[in-house]
Amino acid sequence: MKKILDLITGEMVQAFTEAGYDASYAKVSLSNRPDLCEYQCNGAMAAAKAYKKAPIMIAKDVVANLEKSKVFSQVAAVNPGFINLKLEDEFLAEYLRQMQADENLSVEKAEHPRRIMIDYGGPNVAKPLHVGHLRSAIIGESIKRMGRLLGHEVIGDVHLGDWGLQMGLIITELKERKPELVYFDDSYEGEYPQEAPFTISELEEIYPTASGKSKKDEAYKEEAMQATYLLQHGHRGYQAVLKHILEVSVTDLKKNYERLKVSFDLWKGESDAQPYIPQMVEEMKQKGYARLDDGAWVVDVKEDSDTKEIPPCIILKSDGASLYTTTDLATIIDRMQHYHPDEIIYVVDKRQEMHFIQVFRCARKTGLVEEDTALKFLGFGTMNGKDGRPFKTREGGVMRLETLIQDINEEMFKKITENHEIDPAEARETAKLVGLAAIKYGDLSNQASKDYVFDVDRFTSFEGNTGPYILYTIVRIKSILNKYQAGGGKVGAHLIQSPSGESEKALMLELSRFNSVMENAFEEIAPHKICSYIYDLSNEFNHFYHETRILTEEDEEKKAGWIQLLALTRDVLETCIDVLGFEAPEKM
RNA sequence: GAGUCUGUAGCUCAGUUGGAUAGAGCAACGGCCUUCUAAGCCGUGGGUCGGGGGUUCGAAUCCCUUCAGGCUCGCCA
Repeated sequence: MKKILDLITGEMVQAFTEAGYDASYAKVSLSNRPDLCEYQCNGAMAAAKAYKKAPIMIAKDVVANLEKSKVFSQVAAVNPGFINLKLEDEFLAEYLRQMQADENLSVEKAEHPRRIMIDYGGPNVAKPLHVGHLRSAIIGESIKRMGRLLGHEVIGDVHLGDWGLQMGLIITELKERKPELVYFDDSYEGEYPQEAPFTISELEEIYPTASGKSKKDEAYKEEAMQATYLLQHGHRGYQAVLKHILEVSVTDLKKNYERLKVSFDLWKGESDAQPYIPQMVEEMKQKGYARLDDGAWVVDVKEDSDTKEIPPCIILKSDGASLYTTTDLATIIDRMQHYHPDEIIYVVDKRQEMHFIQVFRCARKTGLVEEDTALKFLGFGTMNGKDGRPFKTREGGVMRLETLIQDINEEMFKKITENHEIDPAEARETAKLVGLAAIKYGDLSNQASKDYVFDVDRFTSFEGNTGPYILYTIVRIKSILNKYQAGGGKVGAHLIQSPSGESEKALMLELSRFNSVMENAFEEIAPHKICSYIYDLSNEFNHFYHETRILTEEDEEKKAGWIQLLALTRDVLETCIDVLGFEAPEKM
């Protein structure tokens, strides 16, 4: 379905052209003076110079051509040259009727669907998820859902950190604790056990222990490095251990991501990229992209237009080992070979921007990706505590995601049971839904690239620009619709009517923006725009709700029309929160 | 030191890509429930848009400069 703004602009283009002005000046935008108008066009002022004419004259010429328009109920030329517009009620109502009939609620599927891979998550195996993983998961998931709503093929990849010294450390520690395991018997040639020799909680304890030891004990560290080397060079027993680590870890990670309603299509990791490295490096050397510098192999990626030094991209360390840059490049090869995406979006901490600039440039320069494959970096800011410093537990440690979610759920449960008589079991379920909305909305309502303050009290509040407030609005609507149906009314059997009041029209205007908001939010990879939209929409609804007695309305046709309007509002809100990655309960 | 991002009400944040009188929420104060969920709605107060200069009909938005803070600056990821 066409965007309402495009329909309006189309009307305006005609008026400009008929008056002898270029169509490019006919751009219409949402009014920033709702007291004066609903939409506005500032083109007359921009055109003034080109036509050497007073802007107000141009505006008047244009307005004269709009008198008979069926789109506008009011058109006014105002000094110095604004064109103020109000929409015809019936035009707006008809737009919403079409929107309601549209299976995608007016959002158009992309004409040329793209295959988009999103790299988000990035957890390390053998380590619990902590709050540092929250943003990537939440933002990435939302972008994935947005893309799909718009008809793109989106593939989410968790990109596990499952390579490097950490694996060697775990193996070393495990060997020290249970040297009798067959994995450490070099003469063993049989099948390795199916069952992992550790649980997730053991694993989570083993890693930090090993890491701590390696910092104090040089010999221990040496052994871990040796283990890493052996693992990476085909040691059967160690590879079997790695497999166990992965299985145990991934099972646990899936469980935790599930709690966040975050899911990945691919559970690939850094280790999956390793097979591509030798040939990749060889080719870069042979084709002359890579050069030896201080013993390391590097690829120059600086460009003339750079305002700063972009250091060369190191692909092999001076000891011959690969590093994360190498892995990220090889991952691109893997992705291109298996999926050939049109676009890869990396949802990563913004502090890694330089690294990805290097990787992207290197990938392009060496031909790992073609010209038409877009590589995008979406860097997000730090999640801070109320003190403005990175979010920590009260003791100053890293907070596990599980703990954070539990705390929020507990807080929600308290609030729900305080305010209403409710079955505790039901309250638990509701608390989970509302808690998740609190966390996600709290995060997503901020611009991704900025640092933000994670304030539990504020996020879990039902007042103001919060997830719970949005859910509350939805629940209110559902409640009315349920009552209407319980009274024998049918939702969906009638049509939305022309608005009969100001708050009703304001709600309708807000609804009509839906497709354009969704499209724009995805274009700019900006979930916060959806948040701010549903907040506005919720406000408009609550305003309308407060002024209008719906169920007691005696004019049945009017009532039925309102019910449709409510149903549409609910559908739009629920579609939006689904894109943001949470859902509303039936009651709260 | 170089680069980069940020700076908007007491606090937390928006600001439709240069438009009219800079907006929300929280906090403060006042009003609205015998009627669809008051977890709501309405209103009041609160601003040198970090400072200074410029570009133009018009700047929180673009350019220059300056101040403050964060982050990044080759073999960790």
